Amino acid sequence: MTDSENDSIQPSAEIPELCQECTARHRGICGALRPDELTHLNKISKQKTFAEGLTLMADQQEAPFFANVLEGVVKLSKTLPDGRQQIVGLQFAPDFVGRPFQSESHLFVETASKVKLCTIPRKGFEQMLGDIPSLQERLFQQTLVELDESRQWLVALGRKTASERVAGFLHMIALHMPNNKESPSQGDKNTTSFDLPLTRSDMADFMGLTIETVSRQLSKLKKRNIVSISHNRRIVIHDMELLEKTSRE
Amino acid sequence: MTDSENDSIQPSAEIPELCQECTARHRGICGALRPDELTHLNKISKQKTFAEGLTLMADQQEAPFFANVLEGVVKLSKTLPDGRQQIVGLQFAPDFVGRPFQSESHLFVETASKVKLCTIPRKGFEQMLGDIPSLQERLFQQTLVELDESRQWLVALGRKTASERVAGFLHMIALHMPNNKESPSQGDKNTTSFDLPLTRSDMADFMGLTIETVSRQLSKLKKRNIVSISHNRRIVIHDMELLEKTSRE
DNA sequence: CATAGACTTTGATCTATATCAAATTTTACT
DNA sequence: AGTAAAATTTGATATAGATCAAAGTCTATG
Repeated sequence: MTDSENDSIQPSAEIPELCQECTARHRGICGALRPDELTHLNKISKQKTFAEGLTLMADQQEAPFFANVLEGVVKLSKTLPDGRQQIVGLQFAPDFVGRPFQSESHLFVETASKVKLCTIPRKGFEQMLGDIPSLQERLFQQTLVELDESRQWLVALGRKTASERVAGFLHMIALHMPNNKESPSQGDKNTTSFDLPLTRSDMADFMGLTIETVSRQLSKLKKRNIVSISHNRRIVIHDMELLEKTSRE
Repeated sequence: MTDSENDSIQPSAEIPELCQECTARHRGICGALRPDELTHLNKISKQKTFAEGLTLMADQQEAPFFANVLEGVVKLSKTLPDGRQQIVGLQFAPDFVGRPFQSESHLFVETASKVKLCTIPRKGFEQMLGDIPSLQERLFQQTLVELDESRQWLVALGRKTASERVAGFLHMIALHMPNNKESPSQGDKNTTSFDLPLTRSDMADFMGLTIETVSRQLSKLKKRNIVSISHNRRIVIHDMELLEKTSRE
């Protein structure tokens, strides 16, 4: 075998065209499928693009589809009767959206940014889930990771200060966004830049803070020269290590 | 079929004796097993009792076993470098303890009270998980419920007041503890009583508060005649509805 | 059953973050 | 480009819950 260095070098005629370059192809649930299974999934699924600020599934409503996130950020949130809101999860490519074994969503699923999804009709997917153990195992594993992440964030909300939460949030986003790592030559220190996919209001709802507190903490990070921000959304992190350290205490 | 009214009326000679009356037999993962599979699980598993305050699995350590909780409460917690602690989950019978597909635990698993477990060696269980799709599906479903619960608690930590958290905590515990529902005749209003399985310190670590704040909130609930407390641990809830309402806002 | 040590409650104060209120920047629309 | 609306930042003040400090309870042990 001489192809071990790169398995994407061979064009797989068996694999649907759309899937060839897909974010979910290897790291997402599709990575658990054989070519014929992938072909079937591809037949019943459909790529769709959604604008920012749309509701994909509403609390207490029948969720119409499952999906893979291909681009952008999806937010999962809960609302209290008096209007207080908490974002309980953020999903990036190639995460899976939707809850198997339960048709009613108990949260709001909304687009935090412009989002591209590969949507899969409920029925067809549940069928596949029952037929293909490796698919179920993959989804199970992704759910375990989501549980880990949720618990990690529980620590932030229960025990971390605003400063730690904001630093941790930026660090987490930096790891998930299309990677603009600057070349180490031009200043090293682990510089990274990206566009924030969330408004200050969403950030506050994720971190259990107010927008004013989020803003003040961002200003502090700017003063400490850890980040630069332009046009509200454009972030340059000058020192990922320091940022990460700030998120730890 | 005339046995639909009660399926526990027939003594199943095929089912291990220990499992006959087990809490995990139907609602826990064992409910997903055929008699022969249950017999096998029974052969490799072992009931053990643990005192309060013991560490079952430590952060970064290889977890030696999986287990079903049969009695008592297990707490899952995370600790920050400076000692701040957050309990990220509580497990009651018949919950499953342990994380498949990952040998190192990334949290502390400790007994919050005296606990009885049905422990299952790592290797043997992973084998079964691979062989029995219905077992994996059951565990997947339980994981989804844990994720729902974790997200629910995220809302409490991010957006609820101390008063709401404490009321919600008591309500949740009431639903999980061996049920001493008082007869409606003797005063109605949904009276319930139970022994708190956690110290004030654990309660604080679960709710993201200090012990003083927990104590003050309990005192307020006493003054409002919603609960009575004796000997620190013995709780009588006089009005479950009001308690639940207090937890919502 | 008396006493020490561990919990828990209560009180006094402090502080991080919320709230209320402008000012400023950014975006979008004519 | 010029302006209105929206989003964000900054400032002043209020407050829920933390922290520090006793004073009570409870439990366990001799």
